[in-house]
Amino acid sequence: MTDAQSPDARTRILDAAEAIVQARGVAGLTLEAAARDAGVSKGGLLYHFASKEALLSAMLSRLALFMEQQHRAAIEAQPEGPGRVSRALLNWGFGDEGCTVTDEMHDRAAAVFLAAFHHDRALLDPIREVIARMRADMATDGLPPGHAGAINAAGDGMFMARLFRLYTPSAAERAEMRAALGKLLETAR
Amino acid sequence: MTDAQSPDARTRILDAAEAIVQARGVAGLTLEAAARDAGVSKGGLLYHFASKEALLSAMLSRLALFMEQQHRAAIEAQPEGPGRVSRALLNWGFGDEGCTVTDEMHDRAAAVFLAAFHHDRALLDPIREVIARMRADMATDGLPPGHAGAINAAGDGMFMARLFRLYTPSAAERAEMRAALGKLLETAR
DNA sequence: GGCACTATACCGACCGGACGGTTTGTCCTT
DNA sequence: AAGGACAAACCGTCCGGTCGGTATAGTGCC
Repeated sequence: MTDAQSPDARTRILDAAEAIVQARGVAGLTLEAAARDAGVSKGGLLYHFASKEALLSAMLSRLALFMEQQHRAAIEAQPEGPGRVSRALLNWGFGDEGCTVTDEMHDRAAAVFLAAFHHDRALLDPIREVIARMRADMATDGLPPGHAGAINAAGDGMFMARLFRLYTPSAAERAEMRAALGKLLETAR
Repeated sequence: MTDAQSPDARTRILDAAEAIVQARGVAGLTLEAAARDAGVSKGGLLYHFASKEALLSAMLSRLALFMEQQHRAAIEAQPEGPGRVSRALLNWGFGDEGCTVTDEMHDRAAAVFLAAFHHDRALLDPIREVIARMRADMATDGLPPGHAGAINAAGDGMFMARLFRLYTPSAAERAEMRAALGKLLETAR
């Protein structure tokens, strides 16, 4: 019978590594620390992930999958018609209504993201593919070109501001920005 | 008399460190490497910067100063009146006309930025102060609230996309985004 | 059922290299 | 001769990765 610490070791290691990277930053993520927090020895970790790079790569793949799911869900939450993707992006970036992505999830994602980039820029490739698909969606959104891109860029900017804690807009400010960008959606007529 | 390698050692070290961080990433920035590239021994480097943190801190201060100057210049390049700051931000983020910030400078800044953040999040404080001042400007721009913020966020998003090489919009796409955001400026009437 | 053998999952001591920082020495200028 | 501006050897630590070992669970065979 399997003991109480529920998920399989692989998942536990991935979770622990994410938590570490979020709490203590990239430099805090050592194989030993991740192994310990996952309730596994360093050897055990290296059995599942042959190298640190393999671990980071797996973390990234998981993140990419999650991002894509979120993106799809955000689109499907919007009514069909022109601007559907743009509206989803607006919610994604300035999210409140019907957007399930919490700040904590953003932070987690950001941390994984940074850790991977720090180790090897190429590790971001899975994310880049997801983004490429998202941008392909944007191109066929039915709004004048550039509208979806601008909204997307603004969302990215908010993400970066939080990632690096550059500034922390109040809820009111976020709503104002959202409203301003919302005007771009009406152009669809 | 000073020899041919012109600027003083401090500046040379700072320049070398920036170049390394840009070319080989955060992990490539070691004291030895920076010293070597600056034409100085490791001991020499540590004579000027007592620790790696001191080096990074100096790099960040220089960057913050530069950013602030660029920002001021971008504003002063715009005619007075409502939306002046927003127009400057639009140029800053999607720059072409009259904007002296090249991609190479962006990359350099981004690299320094990342390196500092990696070592210690608090090292970004000088930048955060500059940003706070920029945001104070934005608040008094005379446009409806949120407009400048949205434009600023979009510029940040472009910066991040380039920083992590998430995607590379064509010049045409950039122009489209710029045009879309430009519509927000007209609201000032 | 009992035995040999193998695969899976994991442990933990150890190694080697890298890197930040220290110390001591040395030259050149004033 | 004194001190500023370095140089160079050295130290201690930390960390990724290796490696030999172990416990457990099958699996084929008699």
